Amino acid sequence: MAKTGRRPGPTETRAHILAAARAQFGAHGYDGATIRGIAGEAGVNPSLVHHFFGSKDQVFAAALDFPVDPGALVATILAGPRAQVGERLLRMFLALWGAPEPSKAFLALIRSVSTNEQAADLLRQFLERAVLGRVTEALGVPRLRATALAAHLVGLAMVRYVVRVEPLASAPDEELIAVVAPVLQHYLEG
Amino acid sequence: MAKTGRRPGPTETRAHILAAARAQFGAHGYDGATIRGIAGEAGVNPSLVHHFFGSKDQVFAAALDFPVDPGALVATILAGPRAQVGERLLRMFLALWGAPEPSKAFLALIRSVSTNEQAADLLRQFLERAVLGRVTEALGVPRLRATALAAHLVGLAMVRYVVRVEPLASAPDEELIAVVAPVLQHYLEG
DNA sequence: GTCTATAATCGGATAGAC
DNA sequence: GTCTATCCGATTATAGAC
Repeated sequence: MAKTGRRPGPTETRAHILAAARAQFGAHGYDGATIRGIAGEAGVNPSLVHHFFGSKDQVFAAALDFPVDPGALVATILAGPRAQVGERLLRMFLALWGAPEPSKAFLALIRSVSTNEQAADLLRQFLERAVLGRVTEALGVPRLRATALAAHLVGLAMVRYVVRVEPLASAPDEELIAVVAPVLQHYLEG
Repeated sequence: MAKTGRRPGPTETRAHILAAARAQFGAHGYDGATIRGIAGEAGVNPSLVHHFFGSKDQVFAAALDFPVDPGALVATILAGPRAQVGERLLRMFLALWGAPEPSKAFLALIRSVSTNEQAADLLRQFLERAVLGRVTEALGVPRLRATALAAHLVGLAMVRYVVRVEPLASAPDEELIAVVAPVLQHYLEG
């Protein structure tokens, strides 16, 4: 029984590169990460990265195309008593940052936002459309309050996951929820 | 009347370079800013930057040694009715970001935090000692709540001054205070 | 004190053999 | 599909003339 036809193919390699890219962009940001570094972590030749994605920009875009459906998230957040929307929103946020794949993409995004215009646009759009637009529309929250709420979440990400300031960095989810959820709820009740 | 002796000297040049450094680090972050760019903006030769400061790291450190006395800030925040500490804290924050020199230093810091360990340490220390330490000590606020409050301020800086998401980016100070100050106050009242 | 010139690296991207 | 070799631009940093 001889094997014929094409062998397993490159599908695997591409995925390796993508995973390595997420890790590198997450660790060093857009500017800090290098094609060589990504290739090194993936165990392949730097040229292959170009071969599969074309340019550094495109690798970045592919790495950020996170495995998350904003629509589903919002649906989950909105499903349930209105008095606990803040808590569900925060739980969702913490769950995303706790999951391996999305957290790497988010980390890459937030690490790159400061110096990369492309990343800043992405975050702006993500906040505007995926989160603020829908939630404010559904709940009738004034735009400014919603943006302030988003700012708090961004700050939480920065302090807890990027700069890692204690005790916020190692606080258990539940403790954090007890402290922060009421504040988010307050913003939603304008 | 012939001019004799040494001319005005380098004092001025050094200050020019420092101002240019603050602007460049603020605009592009640590990694994005270049010695050449700083020298260009200051109207001097790149070598001079090395001459005065030694290395890029040291220029960065000098640029971040902001013209602000944390002790005085805290004193101002604590002076007055306890029920308005949140508001005074926020006013101070907005005033600092509104002033030209400190705002450039802060921008440089926050733009560099994501990718530069030195900057991350600096922010951590600044939050810990200059702000959290003193305020929590003086008011008896639990550490976790204080850190959450700091996170909110960091997020505000990111969204309002770095990524510039509307309507938060262009909202007048007073509107912002009306929305956000009560939240800060809530954190302070455990 | 200020400049020119240049050394030493490093990173992204491409060409082309296998 | 995967590799080697290489080009090209940009950057930090230094040596040394004036």
